[in-house]
Amino acid sequence: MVRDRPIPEATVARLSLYLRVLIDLVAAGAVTISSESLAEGAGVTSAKVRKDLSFLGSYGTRGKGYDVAYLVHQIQRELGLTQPWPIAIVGVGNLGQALANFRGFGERGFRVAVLVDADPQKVGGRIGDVEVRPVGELAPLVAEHRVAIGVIATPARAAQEAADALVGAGIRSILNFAPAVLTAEPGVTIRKVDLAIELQILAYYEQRKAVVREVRRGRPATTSRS
Amino acid sequence: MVRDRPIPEATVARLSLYLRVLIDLVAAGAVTISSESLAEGAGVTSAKVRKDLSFLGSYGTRGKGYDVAYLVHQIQRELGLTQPWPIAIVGVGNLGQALANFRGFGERGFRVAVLVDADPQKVGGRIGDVEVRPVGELAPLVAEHRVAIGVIATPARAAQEAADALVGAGIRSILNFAPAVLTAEPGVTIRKVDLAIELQILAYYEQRKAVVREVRRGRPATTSRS
DNA sequence: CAGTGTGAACCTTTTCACAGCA
DNA sequence: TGCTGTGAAAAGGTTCACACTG
Repeated sequence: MVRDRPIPEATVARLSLYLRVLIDLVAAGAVTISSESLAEGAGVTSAKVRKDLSFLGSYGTRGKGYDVAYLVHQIQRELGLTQPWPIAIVGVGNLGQALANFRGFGERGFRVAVLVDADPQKVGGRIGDVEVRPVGELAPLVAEHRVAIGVIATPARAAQEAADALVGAGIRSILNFAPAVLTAEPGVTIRKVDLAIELQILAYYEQRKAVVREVRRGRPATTSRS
Repeated sequence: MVRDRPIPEATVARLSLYLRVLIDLVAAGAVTISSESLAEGAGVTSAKVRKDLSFLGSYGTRGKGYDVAYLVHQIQRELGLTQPWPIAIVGVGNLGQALANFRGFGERGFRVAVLVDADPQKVGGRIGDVEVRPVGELAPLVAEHRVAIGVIATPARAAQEAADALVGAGIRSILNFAPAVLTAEPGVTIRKVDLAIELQILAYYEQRKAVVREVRRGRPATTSRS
C-alpha cells in the first residue's frame, strides 16, 4: 500500500541512493546493516538515514540494524520499482544515445521501450534492440508499450515541441535534459536536469576557493558589499 | 570583487538559469526586464527572482526593472564566468562523448580542453578538435591547459579511480556522472548527477498519481500507516 | 504608480540528543 | 549494551506583503 502522506522529495532522492548501496550489499552477502554503515556507503549522516527510513515504517531492529533484503524490498515498493518502467526518449542525438545505452537505467528499474527523433535521417537506426521511430508515431508507441515516463534529449529549441508531443501521447511525467524551461498543463510533472548548471555551481565554488587562497596569501579580506 | 558571504546554493543554481534567459533576451534586443517577466521566463516566482538578485546587490530600478546587459554582466562576474573554464572529461564512452559534444557547455562558459580514457582503443580518437589521451597523461595535460574542473563519465566501478587521478592531477572540483559515491580529501568538492535517481523520483510521483486516480475511481481512501 | 528591495512569517530539511527496545 | 526511532531545536529556503523610490 502507498502511504497517504507523501514522503519528502529530499528523502525520495536519498532512498534511491540507499537502494543502490543496499543492492551492492546484497551482492556482497550482507544480511544486516546499521544506519551508520549505510550512511557511510551513501555519503550522508546516520541521523539522515534513520529519519529517511522512518518514513517507510519501523523496519530496523534496535541494537542490530536493518535487514538488508527486507529494506531493499520496502524501498523498491515505496518508490514503485517492483516492476520495470518502460520509458520513451525523444531525441537520439549524442545525449539521447548515451541515455538509451546507459546501463544504469536497466539496473535500476527502467527499460527504454520507445525511441523517437524528428530527423528522418535518424529514423530506422537501432540502439540496443530498439528501433528509432519518427516523432509522429509517438502516441501509438506510447500506448502500445504502456509508457508513463518520457525523457527529452533534444536541442533546446525543439524541447517544447517534444514536451507537447509527449503530453499529447498521454504522458504525465517528463524528465527534461534540454536547457529550456518547458510548460505543460497542470497534472503533468516536469523535472529538469541541466548539465551546464551543475558545472556552473561547481565553477562558483571553485572561484570562491581561488579567492580564499588569494586572501590567505596576504591580501586583506574585503568586507564591502560591492 | 567576490562577496564574503557565499550566496545560497539554491540561488546560485537559479542565477545560472536567469543567465540563460537573460542572454536570450539580449539577443532579442530587450533593454530592461521586470522580476515578473524574468520569473516567467525562468519558471519561478517573481519574489524568488528579486530575493536572488538582491544577493548581487541592488541593481534594479524601482518602477522600471533591471537593465538586462548589466544584470548579465553581474551574474557572470558573480558566478566566475568572465572567462571560459577549461574542463577535463575522464571517460569517453557514450556519456563522455555526449558531454564533450554538448554545445550548451561552450555557450555557458566552459570549454572541453582535455579528454582521457583508460581504454587504449579509445585513445587517439578525436571529438571536435580534442584528441583522446590516456589517463596516465592527465596530470601534465591538466597543468598545460590550466584545468580546474574535472568531469567523471566512466562506469561506476572506475569512478573512484578517475576521481583519484583528477585529484592527483591537482583538480579540486569534480562533477561525477557515474552512479557511485566518491571520496576525496577535504578541500575537494564533488558534485554528482545521478541520471537514474532523477528518473526514480519521477517514477515515485507517477506511481502516486496512479494511486490517486485509482482512489478517485471509487476505491475507499486508505488512512492506515501500513 | 509600477516594480524593487527586504524584513517577517512560514515551510522544509537537517541536525541533535536521547528515550526505548532487542 | 548498541543501535533504532523520533521529538525538539536549528538551519536553510520560500513566500508574503508592503515600505519605498525612480
